[in-house]
Formats: sequence, structure tokens, C-alpha cells
Amino acid sequence: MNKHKIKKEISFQKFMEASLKVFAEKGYEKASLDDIAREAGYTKGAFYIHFSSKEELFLKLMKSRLEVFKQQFLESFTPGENIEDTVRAGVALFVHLTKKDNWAPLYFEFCVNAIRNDSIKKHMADHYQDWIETIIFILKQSKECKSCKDDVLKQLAATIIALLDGYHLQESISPNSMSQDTISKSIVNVIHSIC
Amino acid sequence: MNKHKIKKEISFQKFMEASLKVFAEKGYEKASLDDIAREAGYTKGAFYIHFSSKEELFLKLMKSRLEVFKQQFLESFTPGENIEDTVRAGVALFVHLTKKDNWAPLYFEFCVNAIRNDSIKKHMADHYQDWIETIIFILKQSKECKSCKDDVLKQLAATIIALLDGYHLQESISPNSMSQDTISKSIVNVIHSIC
Amino acid sequence: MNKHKIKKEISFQKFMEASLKVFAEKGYEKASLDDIAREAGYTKGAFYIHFSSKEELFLKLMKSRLEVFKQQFLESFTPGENIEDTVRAGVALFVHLTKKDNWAPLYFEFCVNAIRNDSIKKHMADHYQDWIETIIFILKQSKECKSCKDDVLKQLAATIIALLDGYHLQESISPNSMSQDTISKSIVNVIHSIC
Amino acid sequence: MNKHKIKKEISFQKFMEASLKVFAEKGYEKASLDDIAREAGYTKGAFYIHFSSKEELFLKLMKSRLEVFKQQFLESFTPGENIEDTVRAGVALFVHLTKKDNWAPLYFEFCVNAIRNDSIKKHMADHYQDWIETIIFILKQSKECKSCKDDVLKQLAATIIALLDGYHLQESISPNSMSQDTISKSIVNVIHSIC
DNA sequence: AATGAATGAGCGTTCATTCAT
DNA sequence: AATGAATGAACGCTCATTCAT
Repeated sequence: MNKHKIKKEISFQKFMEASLKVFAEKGYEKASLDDIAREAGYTKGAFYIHFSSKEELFLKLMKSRLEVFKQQFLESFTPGENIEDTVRAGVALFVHLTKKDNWAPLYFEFCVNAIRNDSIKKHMADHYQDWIETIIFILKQSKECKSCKDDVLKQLAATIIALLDGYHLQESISPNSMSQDTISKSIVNVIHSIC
Repeated sequence: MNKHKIKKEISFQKFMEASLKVFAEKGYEKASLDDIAREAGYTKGAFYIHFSSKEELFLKLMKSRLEVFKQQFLESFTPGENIEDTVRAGVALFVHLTKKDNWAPLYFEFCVNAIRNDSIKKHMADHYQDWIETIIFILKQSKECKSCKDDVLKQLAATIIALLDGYHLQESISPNSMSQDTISKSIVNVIHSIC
Repeated sequence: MNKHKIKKEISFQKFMEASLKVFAEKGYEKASLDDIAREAGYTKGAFYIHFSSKEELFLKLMKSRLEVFKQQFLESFTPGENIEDTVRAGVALFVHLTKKDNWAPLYFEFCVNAIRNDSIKKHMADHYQDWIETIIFILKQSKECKSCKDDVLKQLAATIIALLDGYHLQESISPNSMSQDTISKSIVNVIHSIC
Repeated sequence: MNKHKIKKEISFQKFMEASLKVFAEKGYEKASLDDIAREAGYTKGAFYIHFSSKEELFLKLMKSRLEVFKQQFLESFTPGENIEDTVRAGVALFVHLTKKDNWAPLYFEFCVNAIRNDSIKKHMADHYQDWIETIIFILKQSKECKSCKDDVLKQLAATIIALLDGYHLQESISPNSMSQDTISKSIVNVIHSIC
């Protein structure tokens, strides 16, 4: 039992959780290391034991949260009997996860920074690719898409993501413009029309 | 003809144009008033003749650019003979405007700040409302949607916006995942399925 | 009459004088910009109106003080009737200037930083070259050195500088080990022996 | 034989050697204990087992290196048959030692700190006194200085040190301005002229 | 004897804002 | 209307020192 390592892991996690909160509340630039350290229950100096810079923390947090989001989705997702039920379950789960942990401000903070910073952009692009593949995998298990070509499915998956992202954004700024039902129906329709 | 006022209007516009560029390049926080003033061809002190704070500038710029975007859309938009052509024209125009003037980083900068700041959020919400109405107005001119109920059209318009926003975001981070054609077809299908 | 420029020049000079004092007292690294600004009667922020970095200030101060030292020497130096009087006058003047304005700690601070920093080193090397030429010029006016070869005079001048630097250093650490008289005599002797 | 003590002595020496290197490269202030510990092959915490502070290390290093320099000089120095050979041998040895172990930046770092810090100054003054006595001892073995008065020899020794220090400084900043031969000749001449 | 997590004070630098000119 | 010197509060980062392990 290595107490040092355990302690380090605990503080690392506290910093990650604290930064999740502070970045979500204030955005990357306005979140100060003082804020984050205070929230984590440490001093600013301690921060540099665990991270080499603010940017590194942001990147690590981003990787971690995007991964956690995907894991939580995959763990809880259960496809329905038909494509409609499957989509409905997926959308419901997406909406649910989206409301947890201050996800919206953090996610769009990632996006905005990705647009201007190439190394973040690369990461977000990978993340999109991941989701495209995940969605294709799910779609392929339905009778509707079983025999669709891969490039068609790719476009379809990207469209579904666009719808969800756009819904998420709209919901964050002007809640209740769209119902979950509308989103689900639209997705199902797009699937039927393309496949 | 008041020379003072004309001069003032000119420098105001120069600051607006300069800040459009600098905010798009660096984001709100990292854009310094020095950068903006230099870009505008003035000094920092001059800034405060036209704006009372950096935040005010950002808000004014946001209002102005969102308005300009809409005006440019409305001016150039010509509905086609049928809904499909109309949608295709609208999407093409949206994509075109979206690529001008470094629009993506600025637009999503607005969105991200809206999520965290209530007065900005209010503004963006109004902007969404505006677009919803504009889209409803366009849809109503087609035979497909002529007799649709208003609340159905609202959901439809919001869905179209979500698709476009989501496409815009994806395109900014990971270009060429989706074709314009896909987006148009999806919109047409959603229209058909809902109306 | 440009008040802005005058004001700027005054503050610039105050910063230069303040840094002269603070660098001499604390050395380059331990002298903080807060110290220097306080000593100058300004705040830290004002510093960056006049200098782009701490290092730039140090370099400017170094150039300025080395130049001032040389100017003061040249202005006050009057050769004697013979080489002995000339040397005696020169040494007395050197010793006098050396005791003004906290010169020793500043000068050796320059030297130490020169050893480790190439751009400073280049500057100090130029300064040495300057002094060698100045001393050669003075020596050439004496009948003893009138017809000496240039490379011999160069070695002679460098030796004289070594003696003065070495004396200056020793005097700064362990005062009164050597008399001015000794130094003068030694220089005269070296001149006689080489020329 | 105490294993603990031997181990302690070894790590002490490693820290001394490491700090010799790091102080020479970066100077006192910019040398961090992290740098030194890493160079020594330990961690920062271990440092405080052997030294109570950074300043103490610097002082111990200074004492040790000044002593080592003198020991190395005395061990290798062999007087010649006449004063000229003796001086030539001494100068050659001085120049040789001076080029070893990054001596210049360290030595002048000592000097600069001595000028500003009284306890270091005291130490350097003792060091100078030591060298004066050493040089007097050497000079007294020559027929030229055998019967010189002590205070005359003291001035002479101080002058020789000044020349060597000045040469060392000049050589460190602007190499090859003076030849070793010139320095030797000058010293011999000063000896002849004073004694 | 040695590690390494944590502190806390300090530093160089940036920048929105003010105001005399 | 415009300049630009000055402020003052932050901020990211460093580092000598402490202490539980």
C-alpha cells in the first residue's frame, strides 16, 4: 500500500472535479488556478504537482469528460425491439446525460476552444469520429440499416449527431423549444429516408 | 449634416469591424482592447468614447452581427418552385454566409457566453425566436406546410435550426463529415414527415 | 511643447535611476519590478509603458551607465606633462568615478551576467574594446609610446584595464589592500617595460 | 566504520558537485533546488538533510571551492630557478585552474554576492588575505624579494592578484585580449620595480 | 536517509479602465 | 474626438521550505 500514490491520486481527482465545476461556471479563460485550487481544497502551488499547465489540465479534463460521457452512454444504452424504440431510448439517454454535471457549458467550451486551437480541435474531431462509429454500430443492428453502405451510414450518423448537438445547444440557451419526441421522430425519419 | 457625428459614426464602425476580427481570432477573453484599437487604427483611449466597456462592445457586436447575418440571409434568399428547391437554396445560402467573416468562432463564442450569462442568453434566445419565425414564414409559403398548425411548425423550425447549428459546429471542428446534400435531404424529409 | 513626451521622458529617467539603485542593492534577479517601480514612484504597470521587459531595462541601464562612466572619464581626464602624471591622474579619476553611484555592485553585476548571457557578453566585450582604444589613444600622446606598434599597445592597454578591474574588485571586497599609489606605479612600470 | 555516515558523506558530496555545476550554469538565484537535486540524483527533500538552506549550500560550496582552488594551486606549483620562471609557472598554473570546472562564472558569482552580503564578503576577504600570504611566501624565496619589507610585499602581492583577477575577468568576457606572456612579463616587471 | 505532496509568498507580465492633455 | 501615461488588480507560474510517510 503506497500512501503517497493514493494521496496523489485523490488530489488529482479533486483537481479534476474542481476544474469541471469552475470551467463550467466561468469558462476556460476566466477560471483562475486560484479558483480551481480553492475549490479543490488546495493551494495554487499544489496544482503544479499534478499538472504542468492550465492548458494541460483543460485537455485532460476534456479527454476525461468526453470519455466518461461516452462510457455512461454505452453502459446505460439498451436498444429497443425496433429502430423507433432504439432511437427513443438513445435520445432519452442523451438528454439525460446532457443535463448532468453542468455538461452543456463545459461541452460547448470544449467546442469553442477546439475551433481556435488545433490540438484541441484534433481531439474533438477524434471524439466526433468515435461517436460516428458508435452510432453506425448501433444502426447496423437494425433491420433497416443492416445492408446500408458504410459511407451512407456515415452521413446518417453525422446527421444524427448534428441534430443532437443542435438540440443540446438550443436547449441550453432557450429551453423547451423542441420536445424530445420531435427530435426522436426526426431521427427516425431521417433513417428511413436515407436507408 | 453634422461632421462630428459622421466622424464618430465612422470610428464606431471601425471599432465594430476590428472587434469582429479580433474576437473571432482570439475569443472574448483573450482579445485585448489594445488589439482591437490597433486593428481599428485608433488607440485604447478612443475606445471609451464609443463604448463604456469591453462587455458592451461584445454585446453590440453580437446584436449587430446576428442582425447582419439575418439581413444577408433574407436579402439573398429566393424560395424555389417546390419545397425541395427552397430548402436546397436556404441551406446553400446558410453554408455560404457561415463561411464568411470568420463567422463560426464568433457565433459559438456568442453561444458559449450566452450559456453562462443571462443577459446574453436572453439575447440569443430572442435571436432563435426570430429565426423560428422566419423559417415558419418561409415554410408556410409551400403547399406542404400551408395548413400546418403553428405549434407543429414551431417544432419543425426548431428542428431545422438544430440541424443547421449542429452541421455548422461539426463542420467547424471536423470539416467534410457531412455533405450539404445530406443536410438538405434530411430537412426535406423532416418537413414531409411532420407536415 | 509636447507635455506627453516630456512626462514620458521624466518617468523613463525615474525608472532608470530607480533601477540603478535597486539593481545595485539587490542584484538583477532579486530586484523585483515592484521594488523598482516603488523606488521610481510609480506602480508596476507603468513600468511596461517604458520597457518591454525586465531584461530590456537591465540592458538599457547597462548601456547607459557604461556610456556615462566613459563620458565622465573623458570629460574630466587631463593628461599630465609626462606619462607618470598622466597615469596618476587617470587612476585617481578612475578610483573617484568607481566610488560614485554604487558603481561596483552594478558593474560586477553586468560582468557576471555577461559571462552567462551572450547578448550581454557581446555588449561588455564592445565596452572593453572601447576602453582599449581610449587607453591606446591616451598612451600614444606620450613620448614613451608614440612609436609603439599597435598590437603591443593593445596588450598594454588590456593589461592596464586588468589591473584597474582587479583593483576595483579587490577594493570592493577587501578595501585598502592596495594603495592608489601602488596601482599607478605598477602601471607606469608596465608601460616602461613594454614600450 | 559507520555505514550511515559514509552514505551521508557521499550524498553530501554529490550535492556539492551538482551545485557547483548548476550555480555555474545559472547563477545563484536562477539555480533551483530542484535543478540541483536532480543533477545530484536525489529529490528536493533530501537536500534538507544535508543543508539547512540554499544560502548555506552556497556558502559551503564557496568555502570548499576556494579551498580546493588553493590546494590545487599549491600542490602543482613548482617555483623555477629564477623569479621569471617562477612567475611564468604560477601564471600558467593559474590560467589552467581557471579554465577547469566552470570556474569563472562561479568565482565571479562569489564576488558579486560578496559585494552585497557582509558574511560572504568577510569570507572572500579572508580568501584574498590567504592568497596575499601565499604569494608573499613564494616571493620571499626569490633573491629579488628576500629582503623586502612586509608591507611592500603585501602591496606587491595584492597587485599581482589584481592583475590575475582582472585578466581572468577579461578573458571570461572577451577572450584572447591578452596573452599569458604579457601577464607574466607584467608581473615580473612589477616585482622588479617594487623590490 | 530519502521521498514527494503541499504550502505560501513572490514574480514578471497583462489588461480593462481612468484621466490629464 | 483622440491620445497615451498611469493605475491596480489579476493571473499563470516558480520555488525555498516543511513534513508525513
